[in-house]
This record gives sequence, structure tokens and C-alpha cells, in this order.
Amino acid sequence: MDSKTEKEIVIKRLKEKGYLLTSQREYILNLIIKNDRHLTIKDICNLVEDPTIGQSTVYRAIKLFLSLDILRKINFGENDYYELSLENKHNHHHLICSECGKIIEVGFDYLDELENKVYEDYGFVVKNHTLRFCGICKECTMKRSDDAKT
Amino acid sequence: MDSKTEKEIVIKRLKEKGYLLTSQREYILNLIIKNDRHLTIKDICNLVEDPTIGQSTVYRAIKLFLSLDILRKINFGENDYYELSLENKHNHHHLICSECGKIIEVGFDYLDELENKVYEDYGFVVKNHTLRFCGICKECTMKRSDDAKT
DNA sequence: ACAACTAGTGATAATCAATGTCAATGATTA
DNA sequence: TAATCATTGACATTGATTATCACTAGTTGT
Repeated sequence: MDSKTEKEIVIKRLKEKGYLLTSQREYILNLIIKNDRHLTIKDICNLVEDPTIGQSTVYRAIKLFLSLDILRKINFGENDYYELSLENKHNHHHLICSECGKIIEVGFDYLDELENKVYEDYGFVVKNHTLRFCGICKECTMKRSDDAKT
Repeated sequence: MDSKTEKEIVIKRLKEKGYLLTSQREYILNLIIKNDRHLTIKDICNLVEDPTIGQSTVYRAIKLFLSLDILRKINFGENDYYELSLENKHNHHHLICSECGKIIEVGFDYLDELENKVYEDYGFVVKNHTLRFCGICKECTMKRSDDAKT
């Protein structure tokens, strides 16, 4: 999915609810698309180098994008991160490296069985889920073993 | 595990690091043990009815308990909740009802297979995980079908 | 018992992210 | 073009958390 298509989706979602794609919203959106990773609000504010865009506008745009499901908020430890919510990745998981802080997205899901069990045992109907694994990523494991050699 | 034992564990953890179990810390701890569920900071502050305990002390005690792994912080949606971290429930999951907001703890784990797959596919060594399911709890499902009948 | 020392506390002030206000701006429609 | 309405930027405000600092309580050494 290229960024042109992404922008079209965004415009569609805005228009559907009567919102406009203003130059400020477009600017902020481009930032997020270009830096396609998990960003904090601070990251986004820092990336907005255009001094004519006020911070209220940044906050408002993020809030709007959240409400339109253009962005999605995820909480890792102390921070809230925002990621694009345009693709169908509701059921991906996250690996968080406690060494370097990197966040890796996992492509598979495999929680159906568990969700069935939750329904059988608790009568709880699952609509959505969040799964994150904390640990050490491949690179940091390798770096560790390299360091041990020297 | 009764609350006497819980308090003993807490005292041990405090003493180990040179902290004291002051009357304020004991008061706050008792509150949390007595209300054994997921509490927000606000909840805790409201539960502290003793006007001689300042809010700084509440914040400090919670921070201290977190650092000593007496409490654990969990983020659900907009709120941070605190729960006792004394038992071995690192691998329990949470069900969050989007209707009534109730948080249910799930006793089983069943993520070993997934963790193995994460290691095989990504070389990521899992140390810990968080899994939460959002959906509708049994009671709310029943209430819904009752409402539909009338 | 006494002085010296230290951790802990409460009141208050300070900070910082986030939100509200409001007049000005820009786009859209009639 | 005039009217309308969403959006914006600057600024004020809020609210949660943290920092400061003098004071207290408890501990240690003599």
C-alpha cells in the first residue's frame, strides 16, 4: 500500500464525516506516513518544524485522526505511541526489546483458540485484543554475545 | 495467601532496600490489599480518608511500591491501574468489558507456543508478555438479551 | 538521657502536557 | 459577492504529577 492510496483513504474518511483535509492536517499526516513507525506525541510535535502550525492544531489533528480510526494509540510502559490504522492490522502483535526499545510488529495472530477458551470459561465475547511481548531482540542478543567474546 | 503474609512480604522488600514501613505506607498498603482490584491513582487518593496523609505521600508511596515490585502498573485505554504484584501472576491475562468497564483476570496462560514461534521467526527472546481482550462480559451479554425481550 | 543524624512527611510551589477560549482565517455554498 | 461554518493560532486555563524545603519522628552513637 503506497502513500498515495493511504492519503486517499484518509481523505475519504474525513469527507465521510464532514471534515476537511486542511494543509495542516495534510502536513501532519504526511509526517506520520513518512515516519512509518510508532511515534509519541512529542515525536510528532518535534517533527512538525513548520512554525506556523500551532500545537493546538497538532493535538486536535491527532485526536481527530484517532476518532476516525486513521491513527491508533498504543501504550507501552510509560509512553503512548501512535501508529497508522489504515491497513487491516488489528490483529498484529508487538515485540518490545527492553535493551534497545525497538518495537517489532508480528504478522501472525493465532489467538482464536484462546478467545474460544475465554468464551467457554468466562462467557466473555472477545471483540478485540492486544498482545505484546517484552524481551530481547535478535540484534541485541547478537550484540550481547559479541560483547561477551571481547 | 492472606493479608498477613502479604504484609510480611512487603516489609521484607522494604527492609531489604533500607526503607521503613511507616504508618502512612502501611495505611496506604492496607487500603490496596483490602480493595484487591485494579485501582487508579485517583481511587487510591479517594480511599485515603485520613486527612493527615498528604497527597505527596500517596504518590511517593505508590512510586516506591512500584520500584520494589510491590505494585504493578497496567494501562487500560485512558487509565493507568495499579494492582498488587506479590503473587506469581505475571502470566495472567485481562478481559475488559467495553460495556461496564469491569476487568476480569484470566487464570490460564497458553502462550508458550506463540512465544516459541516468535523466537523461531524473529529471534526474539520473550521475557514477559501482556495480553488483554476487549469485549462484552457475561453479565452484560445477559442484560442485553433481557432488554431485548421487554 | 542526650545530641547528631537520617529517612520520611506535609504544605506549598512549580512544572508540564493537554484542553478550552475566542477572535481571525479560509474554504464552501447560495 | 455575501453569508456561513469549520478550522486555526495565540493565549489562558486546567489538572495531574513532581520538586522544594522546613519540620517531624525514629534511629544511632556516646
